[in-house]
Amino acid sequence: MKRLQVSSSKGLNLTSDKAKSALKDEATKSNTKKFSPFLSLESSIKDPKLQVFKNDRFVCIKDKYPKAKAHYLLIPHGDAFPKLIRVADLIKLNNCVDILNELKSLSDKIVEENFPCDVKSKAICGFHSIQSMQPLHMHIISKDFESDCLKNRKHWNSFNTKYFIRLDELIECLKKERDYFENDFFNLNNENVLKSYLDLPLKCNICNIVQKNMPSLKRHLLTHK
DNA sequence: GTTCTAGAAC
DNA sequence: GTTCTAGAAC
Repeated sequence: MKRLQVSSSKGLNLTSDKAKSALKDEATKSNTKKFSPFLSLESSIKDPKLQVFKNDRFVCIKDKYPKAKAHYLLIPHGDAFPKLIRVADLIKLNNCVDILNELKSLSDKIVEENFPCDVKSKAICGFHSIQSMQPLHMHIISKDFESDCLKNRKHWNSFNTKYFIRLDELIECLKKERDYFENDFFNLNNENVLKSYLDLPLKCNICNIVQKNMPSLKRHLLTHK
């Protein structure tokens, strides 16, 4: 047995770069298993300075790095839900449309009670199609995108391309599609497509004119005030 | 998710 | 020389 193992590892050493890269891939996989690729929102959720609403099913917090004048996160929370990380986790639940409708009515309340008057009518709600942080959270953000925390192309495109899955569109889609994953309307199963949205040109969300870089986009946005 | 910074772009 | 981006580290 021992001799067999020795000879097999010797075999690997002698083989091509392919084998080495396969080994490397295995190492990467096991690291991914050990360390969650998602950062945690838990400390923000518990932070009383950030929390604006809580009941037994949902919690709402101010985004720690707001990308607009108003920016909140609404999070399914508590024993009523299994562990939700990705949008796909939510879609797989039998009662997902009910949950999304709950998010919708709660978000109206959050906007009414927390958004400054000048942006109350300019709220958009939705999910990033690839999460960086867990648990699953829905963004409630004002369309002005006037914020020092909005710094780069990925920030902008994560809210202003198909990378951002609008709550209303998701609800409509799920009502129509008997099995969402047959058609995968939002490309949730195609990470490469989703990531490519983040590199798109910087198109103004009001007039669609493309700006060459972030500083010029930010200056341009102010002209729509 | 953010911060930092090398080097590309201007 | 300055501005801006993008990738590594966290």
